[in-house]
Amino acid sequence: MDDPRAGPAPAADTRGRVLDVAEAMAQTRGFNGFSYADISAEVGITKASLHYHFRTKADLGRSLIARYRGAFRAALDAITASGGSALERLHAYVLLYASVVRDDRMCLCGMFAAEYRTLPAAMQEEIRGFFDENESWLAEQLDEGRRAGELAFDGLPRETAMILLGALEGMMLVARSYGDAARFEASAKRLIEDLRPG
Amino acid sequence: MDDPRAGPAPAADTRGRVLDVAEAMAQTRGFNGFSYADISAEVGITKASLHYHFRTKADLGRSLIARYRGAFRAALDAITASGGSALERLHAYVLLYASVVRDDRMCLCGMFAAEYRTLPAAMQEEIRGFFDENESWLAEQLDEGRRAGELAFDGLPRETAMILLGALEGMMLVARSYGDAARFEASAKRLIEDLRPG
DNA sequence: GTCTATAACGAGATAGAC
DNA sequence: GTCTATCTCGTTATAGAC
Repeated sequence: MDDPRAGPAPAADTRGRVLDVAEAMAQTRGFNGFSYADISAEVGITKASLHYHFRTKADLGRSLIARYRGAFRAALDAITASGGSALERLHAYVLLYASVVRDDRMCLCGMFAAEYRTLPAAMQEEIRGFFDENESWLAEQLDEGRRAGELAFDGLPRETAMILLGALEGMMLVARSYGDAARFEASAKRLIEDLRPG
Repeated sequence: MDDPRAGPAPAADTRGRVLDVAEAMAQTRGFNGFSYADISAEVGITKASLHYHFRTKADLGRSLIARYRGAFRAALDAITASGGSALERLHAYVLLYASVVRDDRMCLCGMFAAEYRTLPAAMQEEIRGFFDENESWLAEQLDEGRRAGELAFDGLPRETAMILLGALEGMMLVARSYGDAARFEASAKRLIEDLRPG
């Protein structure tokens, strides 16, 4: 039985458990907001052992984004394959974000985007890649939906995709300050519904 | 001749210069992304002297937000007093954000919202206050605009205000990863134009 | 693969002279 | 107000034993 959420199942191996713990901390406190000591305490191995699995913190950071992108890609593929309408697919996309907010987290790459200037180049590249992929996927759904007469919006699909991605990231960011997941869900739902024709 | 931008004029006194430098660093690298040593190097006084002006970094953080809120409030008042239409006022509001992105910065409070969980309670309160104020102002403009038949949207003004604020913060966040101010400006302009009836 | 021990550095903060 | 000097602690990272 597969876990229905977007994220990976809790890992049994040490490396995986480290990534799980680091990911939670990164999404909550940012990349500069946690240390090897923090992970060490939670996972139950020493700081030195962590360096065996991830030689530097930058390595850990890259692995974090790579895994996150992979999980997100899988989730997008699952939505695309589900056979729903474009509107339904967009709502499913929003649910991905909603589950993150409900977990009291921020999107990993949205969080890293704030710290962008302090991060190693390799991480910066991965972050842009995440945004690119999301925009492309969104643009595709928007394009199909408009052709089918199911959605209405002006201009290029990519332009509206950029607005949607930015809006979802920002609404997460602000909602988290209020610890209010319902606030995010209501706003996000309306954001998508506003794409209906008429 | 007043500076036409939203921010304060470059300060002549030491305390003001420290705030200027710290603000730029906070908006670029985040509150956890700069140190007293960084400010010291740029302002040209020692770390110890900085502690004379701001006893702790948390103090500096609170002063930073307080000043930012004050400047923003003044900018909003200026827009409200300018006598433009609701649509024009919303476009003027977007220009406030655009000038920040052009400076290669993130909204101070948007940045702090990402680091929210790592910040002292006094700063957290100020951040929520900033968002509240912005939403209230936006809701007011939206309400007036709709009553005048100049704007069209469903539901309560406050709901759309929340979406607008979140969208602008998030679009800044993402655009900054691309170092692309034009991208932000185009998306933000469309966001407002989509509020036109029809 | 995990440990102990430690290096090397930067952080925020304070004491006290000028 | 600003300085020098110093403290204490937390940070990433390494060496080498088990």
